[in-house]
Amino acid sequence: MAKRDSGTPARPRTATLTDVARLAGVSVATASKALNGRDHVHPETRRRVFDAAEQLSFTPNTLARGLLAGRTGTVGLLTSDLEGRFSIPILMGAEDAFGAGQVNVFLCDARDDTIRERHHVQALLNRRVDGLIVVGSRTDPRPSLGRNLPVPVVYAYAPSDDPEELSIICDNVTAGRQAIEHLIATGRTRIAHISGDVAYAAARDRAEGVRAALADAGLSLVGDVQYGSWSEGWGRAATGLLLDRHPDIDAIFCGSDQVARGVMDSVRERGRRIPEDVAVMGFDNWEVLAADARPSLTSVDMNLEEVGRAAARALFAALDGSPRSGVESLPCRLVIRGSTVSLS
Amino acid sequence: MAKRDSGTPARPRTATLTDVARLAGVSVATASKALNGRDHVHPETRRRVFDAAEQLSFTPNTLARGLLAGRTGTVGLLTSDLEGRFSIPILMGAEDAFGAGQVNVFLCDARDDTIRERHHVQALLNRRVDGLIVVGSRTDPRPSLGRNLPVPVVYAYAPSDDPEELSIICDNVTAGRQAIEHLIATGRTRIAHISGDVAYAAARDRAEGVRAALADAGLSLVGDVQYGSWSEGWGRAATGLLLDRHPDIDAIFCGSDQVARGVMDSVRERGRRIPEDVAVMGFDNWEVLAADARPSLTSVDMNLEEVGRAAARALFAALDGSPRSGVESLPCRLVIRGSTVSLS
DNA sequence: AAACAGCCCGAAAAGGTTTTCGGAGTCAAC
DNA sequence: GTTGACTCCGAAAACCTTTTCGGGCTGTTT
Repeated sequence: MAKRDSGTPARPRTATLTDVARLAGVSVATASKALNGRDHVHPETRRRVFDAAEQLSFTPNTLARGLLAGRTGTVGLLTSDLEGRFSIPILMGAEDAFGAGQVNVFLCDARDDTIRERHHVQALLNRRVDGLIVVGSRTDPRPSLGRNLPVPVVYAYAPSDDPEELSIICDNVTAGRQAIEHLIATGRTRIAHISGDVAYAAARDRAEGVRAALADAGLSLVGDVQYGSWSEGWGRAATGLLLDRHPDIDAIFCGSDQVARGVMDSVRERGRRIPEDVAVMGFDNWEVLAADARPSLTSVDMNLEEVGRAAARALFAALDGSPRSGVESLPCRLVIRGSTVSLS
Repeated sequence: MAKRDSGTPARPRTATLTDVARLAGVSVATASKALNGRDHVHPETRRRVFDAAEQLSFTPNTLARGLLAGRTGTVGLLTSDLEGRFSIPILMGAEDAFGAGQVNVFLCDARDDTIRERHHVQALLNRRVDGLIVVGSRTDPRPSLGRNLPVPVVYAYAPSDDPEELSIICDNVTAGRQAIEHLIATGRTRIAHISGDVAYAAARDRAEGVRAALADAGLSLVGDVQYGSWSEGWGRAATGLLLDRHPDIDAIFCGSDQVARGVMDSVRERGRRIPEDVAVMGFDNWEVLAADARPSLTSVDMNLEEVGRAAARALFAALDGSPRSGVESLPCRLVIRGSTVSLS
């Protein structure tokens, strides 16, 4: 692969304000004022400056501007687990909310490693980010970055363990309640709950909502909460055990869509129809799994994009001098498909 | 939620080099030289400066440094489709390769919108990024950003339509070949191919490799390539048609793991055993789908993280004055599981 | 004619760092 | 005592933009 003899095309040096000023025949001060719409610039002069800027395709150096203003218009987005599918929508929501303004986002993945995280935080602070959003991989509280940072911080999805800081999370307890209320509304009374790893706060929180909703309706869970892993295989296994012991089950609420897919397979193999005999509900509303299931899977959507947007807005508010604190939880949303109600 | 009466804790002003110099009793010039390991600084002086820096927990302002050096140590990562699952691993690989150095990554999602993309590119250039990585959502060539940008650009996953630019992509043709060679190696001869949307270059490229490998082995495809959509539903539907017409099929290579899941369901429902009667192969090696299938699904992994890393390295090379050009394709990798060979 | 108001524009400083260049100081040699 | 070599340090410029402040100019009023 020889070097191209045409050579590297000379990269155009980007024009500076000085160049514009020279071309327009004014001082840099005037050029700056003209371009930024400041007062006391003659319309004719302003036009000349704009023409010059256009001609040189000038755009201001954000670094220099940030150095002077003390604000850079950048924020750091610190994730602990990028490949996990929860971070992404949050990240999209945040990027979206910022992108609408003039803010750009530094992305850092700490890989759930504290050392790496500290390293990244330091790097971000050196770059003088205006604020930080910390996205967790689980809903369990996570260690705070510390309260003495020079910029505001918002925690998303996973709350900080310091209650004086601001955290935006999903309301998993109410989500469990919503799911059960939906099942009850469709006439189910013998309801079981197959969840994931009990070590996850998300699993325990949802179970709490489940029990509360059942109690309110004068019902109780069929069997205990089946904790296991967040996998299809667990869903299949747990369903077998559960249906053997409680053949009269008419609804199963699952801790994730993966679990639900396993549950559906197992239910169908035992000759029960979904949703006529047994209703099945998932959690996460993971489109590829839920939409293409047979029948399509009713699920709970955590509105993660909204969590990201809310975190971004909260950071804006803090930057504007109205910091909030405490844990703010956002509601989840039911997505009803064919696995709980016959769609005809 | 009343404002806390403790008030916002005064954010510590970050120390500057001037502060360090003053505390150490030297000039800023000396302080800079001492901290950066330059020559001609007395060891004792250097120690004093380091002590002062430590005491003030000084870290240099990267903005100021970048303004001066002309290099900011930042790159822009432009994705067109963040929620699609292909961008993420690439992004992780790139972030990883950069993170090892001192480079930070600006993330921008253009949402497959040209206007938005131009906007983001401009914003990134204003921030004086040192380079750009453009990650596509499909393997089809995409419009170039233009060759007259002031910084080097590397395209990843989706190549640029300008062959003079550098693109790092996956070798989908060879991937199709690899898949078929594996099936043949396990003794299959009646092989079908159920793929996704024919509008995707990925689907057509893989089919090309499939045909080439079969031809080399003196075989030919059973039925035509079944193009459809990248969904489970299509996998189920296509399998039905195919098995009706060609009952002697002993292997099905699928265009994606989703399609493969549908295919597996359908094959099993027709009473055929996997892999004894029919081998099934997927594509993408999407863990959640492949690892938890019954049996676990043999698939092709596009090594997307490696694509990201390679793109990052290529950008480094370009920054160091050794730009490359043309399309460089990286090999895919077979991940063999239970759907093609009995694991006992 | 002098003073004054009002409008534009330019010089300069600021922001934090790095680098260049010259100067101050020490010591040895002639 | 003067020169020279050498070591260490500081002043200043550079990067690019924004903002403040003062000055020049025109036209009007006393």
